[in-house]
Amino acid sequence: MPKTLAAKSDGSPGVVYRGIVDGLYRGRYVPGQRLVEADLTRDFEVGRGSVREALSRLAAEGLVSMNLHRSATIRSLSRGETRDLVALLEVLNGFAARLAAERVEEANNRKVIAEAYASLADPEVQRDFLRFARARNTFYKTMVAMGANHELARLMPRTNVDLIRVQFRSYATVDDDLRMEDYRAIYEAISEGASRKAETAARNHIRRLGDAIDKLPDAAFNG
Amino acid sequence: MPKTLAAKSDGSPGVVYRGIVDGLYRGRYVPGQRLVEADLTRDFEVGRGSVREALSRLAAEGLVSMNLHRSATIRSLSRGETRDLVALLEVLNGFAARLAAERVEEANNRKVIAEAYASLADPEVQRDFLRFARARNTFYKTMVAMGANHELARLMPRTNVDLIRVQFRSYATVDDDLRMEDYRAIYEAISEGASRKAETAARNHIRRLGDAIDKLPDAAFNG
DNA sequence: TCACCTGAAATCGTCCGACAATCCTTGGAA
DNA sequence: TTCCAAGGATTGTCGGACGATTTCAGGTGA
Repeated sequence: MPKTLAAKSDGSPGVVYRGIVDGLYRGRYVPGQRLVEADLTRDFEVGRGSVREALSRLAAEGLVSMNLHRSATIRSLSRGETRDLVALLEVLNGFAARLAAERVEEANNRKVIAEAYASLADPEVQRDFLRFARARNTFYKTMVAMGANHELARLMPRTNVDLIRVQFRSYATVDDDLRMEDYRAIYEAISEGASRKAETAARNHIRRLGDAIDKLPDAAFNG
Repeated sequence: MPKTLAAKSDGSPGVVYRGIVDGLYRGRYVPGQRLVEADLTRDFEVGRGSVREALSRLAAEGLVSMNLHRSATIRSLSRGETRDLVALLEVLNGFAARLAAERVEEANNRKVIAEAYASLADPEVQRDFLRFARARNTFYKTMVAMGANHELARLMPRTNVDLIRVQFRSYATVDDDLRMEDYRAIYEAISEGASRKAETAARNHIRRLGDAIDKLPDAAFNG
């Protein structure tokens, strides 16, 4: 990498990008927090240009909002935005689950999704927020990858799933058992190759999540 | 703006961004073409940083692809990518049409969509590729805006609709009359507030578009 | 002639420093 | 207390610089 050694794979902007997303999950950054370019430059030891690029990438994905001439801030969802997002995710996840089910026979898809589900269902994993978040990400990512729709795969990270997960993490949004039940239904439908069933299972899960979020107090939202 | 006057509204990167998208529609840039940063810096008379930011924004939306240490190029869709994209658009547009129909009674939505459709249906407009493209964009944008789902509105521009429209413009993808028939069906369903009907109409339209594209010769694609 | 190697050109990734534009806070004046 | 102006903080943009990487044209040897 330029400037006498730097990042591992993605370059300096990637370091900042991943650092911020990771910091979000770890609670170092919280919704609403300001992200001053100069501070990030110091913290990550990269040029301001790289910080800037990382921020605009994050802004493109909706994770931070950049207001003209004002610091970027970690975005925090209002009730309405959350509802919108959940409605959209219902459609997209349903689509992804359907595609995955249609292609479960190809390659070693069945095995891969089984593994992803297994780690998600591991009680050991479920006890640790961070590990569980990772496992869930892997599960969804696997599902999308199985569908083999590159445009969907390109678009999915540009939704604000991460924000939902972080913003409401302190609330027990959905009863754990019920949630695992949902995942099981999705997984089994995919594994059976039942595309229609997989789609409804995925949609139901998201809808249930939305219902739970609707019941949260105003304090969980911004505006 | 900094540096003694510059752009109108969005700043220098915005100028480059819009310049390239516009150039795409005008045929100045064609799929596969290389976009050298130094050239753009000269053409648009902005700093390389701004060019860079515009390019990465375009890359995030999938309009250009940035290869490491090689010039960015206008992306051109392969057959598979096009199929993926169409399948995704079918879902998203169906969703958008459904939302729009559900909210046709609010504010002056009915009037707005009627106007957008009127300009789309104007034979005068249909004769000019550029004007028609603009009218169609307005129609879709209006539909999405009516739906009032901000997350969908945020995500839609990040699909590659523009690429499809540009890449296959020289082919009469769908018979004009048939195409207008589709738009009419979508518009009427929305206007009636028939959400289910609007969704299927929109999905059918996109599916028909996909079928037509499937029949195009390999020369229309890349790879 | 052709495969292979080498070196220069082209281009990108990144950093740095600078300065205007704008926002925000603070302190004083009415 | 309310209003306003000065100054600090922060962003938006530019230009220059240099290493890293890819690409391509020649040159060399079989």
